[in-house]
Amino acid sequence: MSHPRYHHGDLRAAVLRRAEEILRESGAGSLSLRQIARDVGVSHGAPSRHFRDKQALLDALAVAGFDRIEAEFAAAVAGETAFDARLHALARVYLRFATENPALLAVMYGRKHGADAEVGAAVLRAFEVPRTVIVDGQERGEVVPGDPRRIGMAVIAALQGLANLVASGFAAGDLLDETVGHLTHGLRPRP
Amino acid sequence: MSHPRYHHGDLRAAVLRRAEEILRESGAGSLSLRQIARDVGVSHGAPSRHFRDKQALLDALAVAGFDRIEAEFAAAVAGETAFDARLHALARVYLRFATENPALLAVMYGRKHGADAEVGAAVLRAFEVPRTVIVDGQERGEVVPGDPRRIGMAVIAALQGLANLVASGFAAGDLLDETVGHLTHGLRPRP
DNA sequence: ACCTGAACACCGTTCAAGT
DNA sequence: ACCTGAACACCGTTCAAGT
Repeated sequence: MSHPRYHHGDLRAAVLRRAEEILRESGAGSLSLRQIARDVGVSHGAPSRHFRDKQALLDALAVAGFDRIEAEFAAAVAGETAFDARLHALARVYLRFATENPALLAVMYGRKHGADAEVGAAVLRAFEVPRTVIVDGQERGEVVPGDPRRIGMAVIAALQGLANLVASGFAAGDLLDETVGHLTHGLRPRP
Repeated sequence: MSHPRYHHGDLRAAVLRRAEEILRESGAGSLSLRQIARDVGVSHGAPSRHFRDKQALLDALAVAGFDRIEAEFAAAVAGETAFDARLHALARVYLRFATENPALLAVMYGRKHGADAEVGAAVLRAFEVPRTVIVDGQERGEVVPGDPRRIGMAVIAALQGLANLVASGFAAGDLLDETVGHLTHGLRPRP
């Protein structure tokens, strides 16, 4: 709790860092601008120089979250070439992120798309990775034909839903393989 | 805004009703016990007789939400017999609910499972419908074999994810058919 | 440019007191 | 049993004033 002063210009970064900590440790309900200011050793009005209001802070947290997912997606995909392996890698990354940052995930999806341009752009960057995985898979003949962006949305939806259920505790993480399997092979029996 | 008095025992129901309205019209950020009390024409301390604290109100809203989903699930399934038709019906119902009540959905999945026994029970009741749909589908040879509860979770995950993306505006509702199709037939090309 | 500190209008929660 | 109203410790936001 012994924080140094922040009179040297990195208050914005310090606020974001502390906000993420609070989100991870205590949830969105405990996120207060005044508490963050206190923790960071600054007056309660100071953060408003860097974040117009609380929503602007939440938006910045969402952007950081999507950017982190994009980076982890990219790293996970780089290690594999086969579509199935890549899909599994994406799923693992997303599920881990959701499990470790359930409150941040809620912040990321809690805002209506288009409300903030920076968030929208970060979402598109993150979703671009699954899209290219689909495209590559189609070129290898391992994925059905169709608009890769739309197929990518179906993939994201399945991952997002699984992550949500696991983060809420309604499902266990060991459902990952099964869900990915059902998505890859379908629910209908092969003739 | 001219509300009658609520000295006759239905304050609990009146608070719940008004809370759902606010959730639908203004989102979770505008949900305040004091505002509800004002709208309902009662002193700000009165709701605490029926809801220990704000979380208890959110839990009650979640229970009501899951119960409504269960009823709509049951009605949707009753009209169809083939697995594909039933799956589509479930998806339509869930997506409509999510689109019309995005803030309520966030409340319903915002709480850790097991934190409130009544919410947990309501979740199980709602998820029971997809489970029986899977069981029936397996008996008809229209669904791959496997633990119906686990397959049901994969289905719920896909619906939940799609609903989430649509509610946030990241995807459009016309992805429904495609997502259900990918789940039914799989992403891998049929040989 | 960046931060402080007072001010304002809100919260949730508690609790004695009323009916 | 059910509700009122004051009290307390918090919020987010704004804004003159300081450095």
